[in-house]
This record gives sequence, structure tokens and C-alpha cells, in this order.
Amino acid sequence: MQRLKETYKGIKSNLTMMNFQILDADYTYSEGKPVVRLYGRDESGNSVCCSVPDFEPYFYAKAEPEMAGILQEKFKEHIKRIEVVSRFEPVGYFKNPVSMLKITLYDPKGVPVIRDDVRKMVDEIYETDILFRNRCMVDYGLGGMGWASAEPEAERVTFDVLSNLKITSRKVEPVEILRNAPLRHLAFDIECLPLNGAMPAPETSPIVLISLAFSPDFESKKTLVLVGKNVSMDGEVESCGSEEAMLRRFFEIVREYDPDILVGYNSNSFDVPYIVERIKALNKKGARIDPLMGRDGKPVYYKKFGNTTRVSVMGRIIVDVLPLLRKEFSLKQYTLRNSAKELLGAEKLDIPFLEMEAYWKDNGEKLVKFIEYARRDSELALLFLLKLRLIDKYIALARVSGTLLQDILDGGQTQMVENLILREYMKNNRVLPARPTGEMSDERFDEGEELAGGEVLPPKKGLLENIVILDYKSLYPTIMMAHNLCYTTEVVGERPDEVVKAPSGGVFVSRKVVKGIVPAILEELLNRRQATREKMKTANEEERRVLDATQLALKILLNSFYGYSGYARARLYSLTLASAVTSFGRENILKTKSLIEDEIKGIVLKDGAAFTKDEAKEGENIALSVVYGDTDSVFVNLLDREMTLEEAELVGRKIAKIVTSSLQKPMELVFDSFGRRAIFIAKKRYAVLVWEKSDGKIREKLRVKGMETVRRDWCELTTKTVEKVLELVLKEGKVDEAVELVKNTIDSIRDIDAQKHPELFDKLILTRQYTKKPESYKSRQPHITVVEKLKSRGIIANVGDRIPFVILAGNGLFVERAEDPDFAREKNLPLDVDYYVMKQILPPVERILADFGEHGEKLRAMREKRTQKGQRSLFEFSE
DNA sequence: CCCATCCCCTAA
DNA sequence: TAAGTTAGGGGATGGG
Repeated sequence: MQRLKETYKGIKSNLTMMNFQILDADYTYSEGKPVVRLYGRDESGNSVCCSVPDFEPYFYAKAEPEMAGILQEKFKEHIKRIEVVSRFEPVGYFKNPVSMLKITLYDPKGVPVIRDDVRKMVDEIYETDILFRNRCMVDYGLGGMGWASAEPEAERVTFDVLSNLKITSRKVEPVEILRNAPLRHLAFDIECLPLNGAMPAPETSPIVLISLAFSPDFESKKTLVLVGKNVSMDGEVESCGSEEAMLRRFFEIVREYDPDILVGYNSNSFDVPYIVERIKALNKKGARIDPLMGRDGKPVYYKKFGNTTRVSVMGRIIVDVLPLLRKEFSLKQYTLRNSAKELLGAEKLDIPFLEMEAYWKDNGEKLVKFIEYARRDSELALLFLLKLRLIDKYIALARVSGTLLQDILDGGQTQMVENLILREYMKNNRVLPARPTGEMSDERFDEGEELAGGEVLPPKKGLLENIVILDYKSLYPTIMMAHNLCYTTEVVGERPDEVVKAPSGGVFVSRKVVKGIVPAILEELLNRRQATREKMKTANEEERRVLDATQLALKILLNSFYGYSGYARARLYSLTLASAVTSFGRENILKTKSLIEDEIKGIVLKDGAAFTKDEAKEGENIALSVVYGDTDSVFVNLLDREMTLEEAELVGRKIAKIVTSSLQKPMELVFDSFGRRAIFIAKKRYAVLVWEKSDGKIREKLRVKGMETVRRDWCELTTKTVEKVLELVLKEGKVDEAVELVKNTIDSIRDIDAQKHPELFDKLILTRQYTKKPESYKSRQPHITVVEKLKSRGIIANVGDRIPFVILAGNGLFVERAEDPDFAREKNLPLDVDYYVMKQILPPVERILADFGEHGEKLRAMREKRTQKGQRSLFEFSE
């Protein structure tokens, strides 16, 4: 806080310094020399482009000092100079650094040109694939969405950029400012005209409407719909006369409004590529449209990588909310309609696909409807971003890791982890390897060398009462810290005196010798998280949101290092390190179980406190039994008697304290919750009725893991029935009512008619994700059957979509009887009631009720009767 | 009936 | 140049 205030004071007293938040970065050339450009926005809302001259590209090579002259001579066109430096190699514990060459080039593009040849002449090369803009930011201590303070120079290297403040500075430094600059958001959505009902293709189908939504307003408008023909209409509608004029106007508005964040729904896969291709097609026929959107004055640009499309608009962030929603929320479908309904409680307007052409050609009521439908779509995209605060987390991740926001939105955890490691390696005179190339990366799988994961304790199946749930706080990161597990502590050569040996066999130097770089980073992240959570307590609403996103980002990063170390394509892939982490984890949970069961054994409650048996000497003993555990958790059954929530908490905290005291810091077992009743079905499948205190009252909450209620590949009838059964059994202990409920549920679908009972029909829809191209499937799958059927009807599903389907009555294989629900409903096709009863309702319910004696018997009876012939009458039950 | 394989989705 | 990790249940299918 103190620092923050000073910064603001600084602005007022020193007008020559300039602060801005870094949105994006690239480089260009001035007089043949590379110049990095930082794009951002300042506190008062100006968009800024700061040119940073004189930063030089470089990489490292491990070689004898004598090689310097030879390399310099051989690549003199590219190499500006070579310095002999001391650096540590990336992996391993070393007492001393080795001699390396720091090779500085004239041009960043020179690095890929000479690196392969250089590699052949030296032992190894390092840091040869760090993008120039990232290299610059790392070396200057700057990062994505972080604030920079620049001292503008009188003499400017000016470029043709669109930002309204163009400065040049050789002195750019990071500044701590918590809040974000006032960012501008523009959501967009296009409507194309399907000709004769065919899927629109950019070569033939025109774009007829472009809808826009702004935050903040644009010329006091919240939305605007551009129309690609002449209309006279009031409201936020702009008649453009033609498609060409409309597209030109679109780019003009983007440049004028100058958004920092562009938003769309499925825009990376659809809208942007469509716009780009459509313009190419129009320009070929004589139109003149320049898709200039970037702050560098260049066009939008997209590139396909396998199934994903990457879109780039220089200087701005482009956000496709669809993939973000997929990552963030578990929904059965991610169509705009369903996402809006589930997440915003908003209705999407709709017009029938086949009638679009008629709506467009109409100039009255129907066109108005079409326009409002289009407007709604961009409004929804913007609402997702703002209401659900979709990018707050990503902004925090950018700030904490120093990675550019766009890279985080497009990519994964790898870049963030590498960014953090690179910065810390640099401070410690270590170099980073280049990213491993193609073939080598799958080595692990070919050679059968495997990374073993977490330990799952077999559950005590059936109904249990009084269960204390304990878990390890950030298990893997704390293991790495506790045992000093790191790339930089792995013993590769001579073995020092003090070492740590992992159960998996890996040997690492002790913290007493040297603290590993990764453990140091983790410690820093952990401390910052603690401090951030502390600050939240006194922050105002806006600050609190930023701080909350920050602490979440810190947590995500903490937990990313282990996964990264076991990722075969990582620059620092280390099976030794990853195995050490998991092996300590497995050892730990097993030790925890035996500590609780064989040493603590029981807890005594006396005078409102918990004691071990030894401490208490007398009093009623509560025996302990570990009934389940998965990786970092233990479920302890408190035997012998009923417990109040307070008592259970006392016992839980006591156990946690004893276990924690037996461990290396900062490993910590904590009390998580108290389960009044629980049912364990199998490993990773259970339900617990948790008792929680809120506002002094005890609340009951059903926590279900892995069972059908939380899975998206079962129909709603199943999930709802299973949920009700669990509630009856766990909350009320009414097993007989649960059986009755199942019977009624089965009865309710026996005469199912799609058109007569639409709500019931909807409950029988299953969904599954279409994960790869159809030809890659080795076996027939129901949802793929539907994808094929849809295709034959002119509807194209995309890889990544979740496909809804129902199972139709008839002969033949189940997979072949999967059908599109809309089609089945429209044609009123009969469903396979037997499938739903025998495969969707009975098995999940039986898994829960099977152990309840006669009740289980009743269910088995239901199943057996159905298997016999004459099924119709068998819905009746003989009592 | 058992078993292996493929596929999906979830827990951690 | 796409992508953090493994453990595990359970359905459909086909072969023995």
C-alpha cells in the first residue's frame, strides 16, 4: 500500500515519467536495428506505444573460450559480439559454473539462422528460442499486464502505430500498481447468410450483419448493429449500404474506439477466420477492404494449428469466451443459447436457420428481428466476459508470472512456469535449455519409462457415519519445498555429504547445502499468497476482487510446477524430479494412515479439548479408522459414538496437529470438514453429507464426487434420481422411500412420447464430447453415430462440441440407435425404454442400494423381471 | 462368463 | 510451436 501511494505521488510531482499497463509487445526495426514496442494503456485512458531501442538479441553456448573467435569469424554477418561468461548448466547441482559464450546478434531473426550451425561447433546451446519481445521484458523485469514506468526521450523513434501516445524510452522499469488501467472492451459477432439452407462458406455466403457491444460506451452507444444494405431504422443501427462498406466501417470503428480487449463467442474458430476469408474473396472480385485492426497498423491475422486457431491483433487482446467457458464451467452443452441460460440466466433470441434468408430479404418486422437477434449475440459475449469476470484470473496470472495476457489465454501453464523459471535462473546465473524438438518428446512413452502418480487408498464401501476429512495443503509444492526437490539440486555428478533420497530413487542435495531455485520460487509464491489473502480482509470491493484473482493465480502457479516437470515437451522435463515428488506423496499418505491408525489410535475428549490417549490417561476413547484417502486426503472414521460438529472438529484438528508435527515444513495436514454420513461406492466415487457451520447454524450439504450426479455423460433422469436417492439415504435414512422413488421413476417413462411429454423427453438426453476427427476413432461410439447422421442432414458438428443424443427403440447395436434429440422429437421416434431402465437407472441406483439388504433385493428383482419376456406388465411390482 | 480394448469423464 | 500430470470407474463391444 505504501509503495502504491508513492507511485501515485510520483506521477504528480514528476510529469516526465509515464506509467502504463503492458497489454502486448512486439518488435520492429529502426535504421536497421531492432526496436521492441510495448503496447499499453495509462491511468488516464490513453493508449500508449513505447518504443524501446538498443535491446540486443542473444543466446548462450557451452564451449571453450577459444571458440569465441572462431564463431565470431564464421558468423560475422550475424554476430555482433561474443563475451566469455560463467553460467550454470540447467539441470543438476554444481559447485561451480562453467565457461560459456554469450553470443549477441544484430538481429533477432539471426538466431534461428545460425543456431543449428553453432550447435554443431559447440557442446550445447541455450536460450535460443526465447522470443525477442519476451527476452526484453524478462531482462527489464517487465511482464504482461504489469505496469511500466518509462522516461520518455526527446528524440523519438516514431512508427506508424495507432496508439495515441507514442513514446521512446531506453529507461523502462516495472512499477507496483495494484489496479488495472481503464480498459476498453469491444464484443463483436457476425451473421452470414446461408444460401439455400447450406452452411455458409466465405467464398459464397455474404456477411450481412455485424453486431457490436461496447464497454465503456462508444459515442454514448452500448451496442451497434451494422447492416450490409440500405435500411432506414432508428436505434443503435447503422445502415451501410453494402457488405463491403459494412466491413470497412467495422474496421474503422475498431480503430476509432481503440479497444484493448476484443471479445467474441467462438470467434477464434468462426468469426475471425470467416471475416478474413470473406475479405479475400471480395477483394478478389474488386473490392478494397483492409482488415486493419492492430495497433501496429497491420491486419488481423489467424493461423491454424491442428484443431485450434490462433488469432492475433497486435497491441490488443482477443478473447474467445467459448474456450474459457469450457475450461471454467462444467456444462452439458456450450452452445451460446445453453451457456447464456445456465450461466447468465439470459435468453438468447433466435431465428430459424432455414428462414434467415427470408428474414434478411424482408425490410420490415422480420429484418428488425434479425438485427435484434444479432445484437443480442455480441451483448451476450460481452456479458460473459464482464459479469462472470472471465479474464480477471488470466490478468492475475499474467501479472504474477510475467507472461503476456494473450499468450496465457491462448496457451497453457508451460509458458507461465518457464517465464518464472527463466527470470529466477537468470538471477542465479543459470541458463535454460531450448524447448525439446518433436520426436524426442514422446520418448518416455516409447521406452516404457513411467511417471507413477498419487496413491488412492481402497475405500471401506457402504454407509458410514462420523467421518473427519483431512487434507494436505498444496501437497506437491510443499513436498518440493520440504525436500528441496529441484532441477538445480538433483545430484548428477559428485555426491555431496548432505543429500535427500526420494523413495523413487532420485538423489537431491539438502537445503543445508543450497536452496533449490524451484523451491525458492514456490516459497515466494506461497508467501505472496498468504500476504494477498491477508490484504483481502481490509480491502474495498474492487481491490478485493483483484486480490482474490491474484491469490487464485498464485495457487494455480504453485500447483503447476509438478505437472510441468512431468510434461515431456517442457524445456525442463525431469522424470527424476516428478517421480521424486509423487513418490514422497505416496509414502506420505501411507505413513499418515499408519500414524493415525497404529500410533494415535484414539482421541479422548475432555473439558472441551482433544487429547491423545497418553495425554489423557482416562476418559472415553474415540477410536480412529482411515476409511479412504486419495493422494492428499484422509477420511477418518470416528468410531464408538455420535459426534457433534464441535467435537468432530476438535478431534480432526488434534489429528491434523499431531500429523503435521511429524512432518518437514511447510507440509501441513489440515481439518477440511466433517461428514455426518457418507457412502463410498468405489475409489474416486463417494458421497458425503457434510455438516458445516454458517452464521452459528449447522448446514447440511451433500458433497458428491465422481458419481453419476456430477458426470455429464448420464441423462438428467439418472442424475436427478441418483441425487434424490442419495439425499433420502444420507439425510433421512429412508432407504424404503428411495426404492419407491426408483420404482416411480421407472413407471414414469414407460409410455414416454416425445411430443406429449417434452420435459420428460429432455431428461433422457445424454451428451458426450466429440473429441477427435471421426477417422481417428477405433471403435464405434454413439455420439459419433449422431455426428454422422447430422452431417448427412447438412448439420456440421465441430471437434470439441458436446453432442446430445437419445437411444431409439429398435434392433441392432446400441451405438447405431443413438439419435439427435431434435430429430427424434420432431419425427416422434420411440425411445428404447428398456435401455433407460436397465442401463441408465438401475445400475447406478443399485450401486448405492445394493448393500441395504431387502432393498437391494427389490432392485435386483426389478432388473430380473425386466430381463424376462413380456416386459410391459413387469412394471408392476409384486409386493 | 471373463477379459481386453476403446472411450469418456472425473478426482486429485 | 497445441496441449501440466496420473489414477480410476464404468459402459459398449467383441473374442475366447
